Amino acid sequence: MNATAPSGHFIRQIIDADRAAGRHGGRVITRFPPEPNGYLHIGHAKSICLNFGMAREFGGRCHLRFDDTNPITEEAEYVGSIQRDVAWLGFDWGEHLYFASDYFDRMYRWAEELIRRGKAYVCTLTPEEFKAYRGVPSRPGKPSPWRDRPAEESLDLFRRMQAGAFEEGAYVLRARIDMASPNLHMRDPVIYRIRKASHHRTGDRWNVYPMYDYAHCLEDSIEGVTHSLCTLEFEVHRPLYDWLLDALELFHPQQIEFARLNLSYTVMSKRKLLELVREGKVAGWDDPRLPTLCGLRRRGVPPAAIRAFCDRIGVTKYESLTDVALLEHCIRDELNRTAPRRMAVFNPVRLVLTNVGEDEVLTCEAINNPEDPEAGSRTLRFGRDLLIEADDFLEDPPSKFYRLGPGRAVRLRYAGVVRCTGFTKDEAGAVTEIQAELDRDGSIEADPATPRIRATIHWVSGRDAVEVEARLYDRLFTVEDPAGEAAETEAEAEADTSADYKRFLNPDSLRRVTARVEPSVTDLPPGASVQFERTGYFCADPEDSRPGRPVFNRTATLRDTWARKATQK
RNA sequence: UGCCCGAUGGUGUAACGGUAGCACGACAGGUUCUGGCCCUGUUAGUCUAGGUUCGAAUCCUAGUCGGGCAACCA
Repeated sequence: MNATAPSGHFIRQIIDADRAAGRHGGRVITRFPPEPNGYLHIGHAKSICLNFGMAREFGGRCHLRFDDTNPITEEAEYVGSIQRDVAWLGFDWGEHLYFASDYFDRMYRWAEELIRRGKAYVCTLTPEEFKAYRGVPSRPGKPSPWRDRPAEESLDLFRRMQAGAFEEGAYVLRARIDMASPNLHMRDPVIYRIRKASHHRTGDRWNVYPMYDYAHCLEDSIEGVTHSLCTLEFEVHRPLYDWLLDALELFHPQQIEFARLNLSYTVMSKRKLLELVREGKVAGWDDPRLPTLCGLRRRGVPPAAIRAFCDRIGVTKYESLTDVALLEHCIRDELNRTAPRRMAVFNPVRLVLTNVGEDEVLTCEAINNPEDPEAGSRTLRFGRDLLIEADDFLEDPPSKFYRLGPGRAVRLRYAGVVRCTGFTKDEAGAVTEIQAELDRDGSIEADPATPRIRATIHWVSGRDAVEVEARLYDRLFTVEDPAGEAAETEAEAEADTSADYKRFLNPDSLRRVTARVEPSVTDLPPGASVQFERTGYFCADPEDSRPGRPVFNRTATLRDTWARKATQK
């Protein structure tokens, strides 16, 4: 191990090497360049963490830049939501908030310069002809008859395109590169097209708009971006990125591609997410079952958990499918440290402490978070009538079941030991009430006749418990790779055109239940996380909670080795 | 079909020509007033075939498999 030994993922290594070589004076400037035409999801979080992370790590900066070059799909509404999500994730772009549309004037002038240099021309081919001339990957394309149009003529046409003299589609501006290139993107790609739509920022000022390939490298260059990180599908665009910057002799950032994130049991494509929302398969973009950042936020996933997750998945050029269990682990890990504990009973059965008086009020101290001494404790009231989880009592328990059963003893969390003395059932055979004695002086626990106490169960006071709504969320799909599986089933080459992934929607992805909670739970503000002991992490829904009446979203269950064992056989 | 990219336990990743390691998961045990957390252990991997080398996950060649590219989207 020496100081120059490579370490970390390949992008960090590249940046390290660049700095060591003194490129850009050791400066690191990155950017996160979303198109404002949809909501951010956890796949974007990977990119955000990478870009902002590299900048922070190397003492540079990261820009937030809206890539708003297509007025017909982009809306101002998304600009706000994207900023909110990036900030929520914990990143700060400072003053460096940019819009591609702010560079339209410069881009336009560079386009004219390209024409003057004989490196671009206005083409009059129809879209159909354009396709035919471009050819297929295995065979070279044919030059457009307009390829050698004099610069003066192209210049004039281009200016009239912008002046609004032509209909959409009548003309395009193309870079003059190589119609025989095996890379289709180099076969005289379109760099400007006519669009008579109103832009969310520039209004009706422009009639021509730059294409991604033309615009993006210029945006990066203008901002002095040193490392332009993007996903793998842009790999074939890189030669064009480089060509344009060289043709205009501009500052030349380096484009580096990495694999996008795929997560099991969900879908990540903008199109599919939109479809689920539009068709009402979920309640909206912020449905807690969605991998959108607003969905995860509403579900109660802490931003720190997402950052930890993004740290652990790594950065490579290999297209993988990350197990959602890793995300869940990061969520539990964070919430275990930070979420206060409370008790809630979801499927109640009455527990009567026969040796406690009708009006007697007992109290006990409950620790708010065993992982965080600072969190302190609270006082719990209880009496003769309690509610416990129906699952915690078995009429005829197997030996490995440590909870309550006839004659058995368990510990009530913080309240003491109880021994079951009897139970009653209804006509249907369901247990309706359990009788037990509270070990008020330690004699029951000391009694050699009492079976060893191995379990602690949670409870709420029958008299004090408050009913709240809880939403139990589970994975949205029943299969690991709904998109892939659907495509395979349909024998579809075009996975993205398949609607069949909806076949794998989990019908039980949301269950609404009523929970009985200890009174202090109603004080939790919207958005607050809590662990209901032995059950899971929940979050007071930011939208539907009312003062004193929180609604809880289940963020994640607790690991439950008993449940796993029980279902195993 | 042409070009480009990739391939390490079930999953995600590390190694940069010199002992294949970490995390998640699964399994077993310990601990515990949460069958949580924590701790210990087990499981299991270099796509194939050649080549270079004292030595290859790593370099080379070929193949296999997977992905990308043929919007006036980004």
